[in-house]
Amino acid sequence: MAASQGHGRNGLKKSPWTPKEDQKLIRYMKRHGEPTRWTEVPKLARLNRCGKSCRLRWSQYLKPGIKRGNFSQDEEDTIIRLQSAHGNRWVFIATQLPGRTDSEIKNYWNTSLKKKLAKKEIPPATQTPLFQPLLAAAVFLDSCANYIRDYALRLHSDARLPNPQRHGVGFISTDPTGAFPAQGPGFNYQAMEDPTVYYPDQFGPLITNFLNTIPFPQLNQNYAGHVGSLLGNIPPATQTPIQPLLPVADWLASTAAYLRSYAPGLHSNAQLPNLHSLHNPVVQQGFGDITPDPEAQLHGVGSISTDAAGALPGQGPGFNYQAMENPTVYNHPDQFGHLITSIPNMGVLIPDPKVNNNYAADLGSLFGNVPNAGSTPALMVSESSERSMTNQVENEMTPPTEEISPLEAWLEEFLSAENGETSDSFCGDVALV
DNA sequence: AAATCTCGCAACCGCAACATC
DNA sequence: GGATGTTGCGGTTGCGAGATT
Repeated sequence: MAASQGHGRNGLKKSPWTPKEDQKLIRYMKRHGEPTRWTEVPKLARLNRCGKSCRLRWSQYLKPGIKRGNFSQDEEDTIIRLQSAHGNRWVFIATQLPGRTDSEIKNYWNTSLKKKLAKKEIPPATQTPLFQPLLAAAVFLDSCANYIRDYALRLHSDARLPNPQRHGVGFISTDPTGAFPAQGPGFNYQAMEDPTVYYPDQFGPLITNFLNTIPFPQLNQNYAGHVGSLLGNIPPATQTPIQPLLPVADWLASTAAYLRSYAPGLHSNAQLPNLHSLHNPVVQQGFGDITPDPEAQLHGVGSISTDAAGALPGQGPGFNYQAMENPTVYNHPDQFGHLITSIPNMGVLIPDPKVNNNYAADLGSLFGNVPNAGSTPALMVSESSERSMTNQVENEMTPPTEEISPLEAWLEEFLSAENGETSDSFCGDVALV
C-alpha cells in the first residue's frame, strides 16, 4: 500500500480493510443506502476511516454486482480496443464491462495487458500524428450525438419551432439556466441565424471550444459548415422534431465510431502516398522525412484503410494509406469496402441523402480535404451496435419506407461485384468521383 | 531451506472539478 | 466572488504470495 501500515497523521486507519470493517460498512449501506456525504459515513458506521476510504472500499469491492476474478478473452479484447481508442479513461471503459470497476481494469491493464501488447511489438497508435485529432473529433461528435438524443427524447409532443419559415434553420442548443418559457424543460430549439430570438446562442461557444482542441483547420471549417447544413436539411414543417433529430444523432455517433475504429489502426511507420494532399503541417511534421510521391498528387485523397490480410507491400503491418479515388494506386483493390462490409448490422443507414453527402464530404475533409468524396464507400459507414437505443426509438417513430436508399443501392452493387463480377468494375465504380 | 525476484492487487495520493457556505 | 469542503478520477506505491535461484 502506498501509505504506511497503521494510522495516518489524523489518527485514522490506513491499512487493508479487515472483514470486520467490511461488515460494518456493508451493514451501514444496507440500512441507509448510498450517502450524499461520504464524510459522514465513518462516524455513523463507527469506522476509524476517512470518508474517501469508505467510498472507495464500497464502490470498488463491496458493492453488490461487482464481478471479481479472471478477465475473459472478450473482456480483454474490449479493454484493448477501448484503451486504444479512448486512452486511459478507465471509468468510461468500465461502463462497457458490466460488473468490472475502473480500478480493476486499470490494474489489469497496468500489470498484464500492457506487457502483453509490448511483447507483440505493436507500435502504440497513440504516437501517430493523426490519432489524437481523430479521437478529439470522435469525442466531440459523440457528445453532440448525446446532446441531441438527450434533448430529442425530452421533447414534448407539442414542442414547436420558434419560427421555421422566417429563420430557416432550427438548431439545438442548451440553456444552462433552464428551459424556454414556452417549451419543455431543458430544451431549446432556436433559430441559428438569429440567436437572439430567445436567448443568446449557447451552441456557438461549444463549437468554438471544440475547434480550439484539434489541429485540423480544414476539419474545423467543414465541421462548422456541416453541422449547419445537416440540421438545415431537416424539414421541420412535416415532422415532429424528434424524427429528424434522432437520425442526426445517429449520424454523429456513427461518424464518431468510424473515427474511433480507424484511429487505433494507425501505426507509426505508416506511409502516406500523398503527403501534400493533407495540407496539414501537423501531419506532415509527424511523418517526418517521408518523401511525397509526385505521382500521387494525381490521386488527391489519401484515405486510411486496413487490409484484412495484412499490410500492403512497403507499408506498416495492418495499415494502408491509399488513394481512395484510385484504388489501383498500389495495384491493390480498395480494402476499404471490405472492411466496411465486415461491420455488423450494416444496412441501417442514414435516411437523408443530403446527410450522406455531407458525411462523405466531411470524411474527405478529414483525410485529405478534397471535394467530391461523395461517391466513396465512406458513405456506408454505420455502426449500429452503438446506437441500439436510438434505433429502437427511431423505429417506433418513423414509418418504414419501401424506397431503396442510395446507400443500399451501393451495397447491392458492391455485393454483386463481390459475387462474381470483376473487382475492377467494383473498384472503378467506387473510385469514380 | 533460505534468499531473492516478480507480479498482482488493494489502498492511498494528488489534482481537478464541482458544490456549498 | 472567494474560501472551504467534497467527490471523482487516474497515477503510484507497497504488501504479500508465488516463482525462481
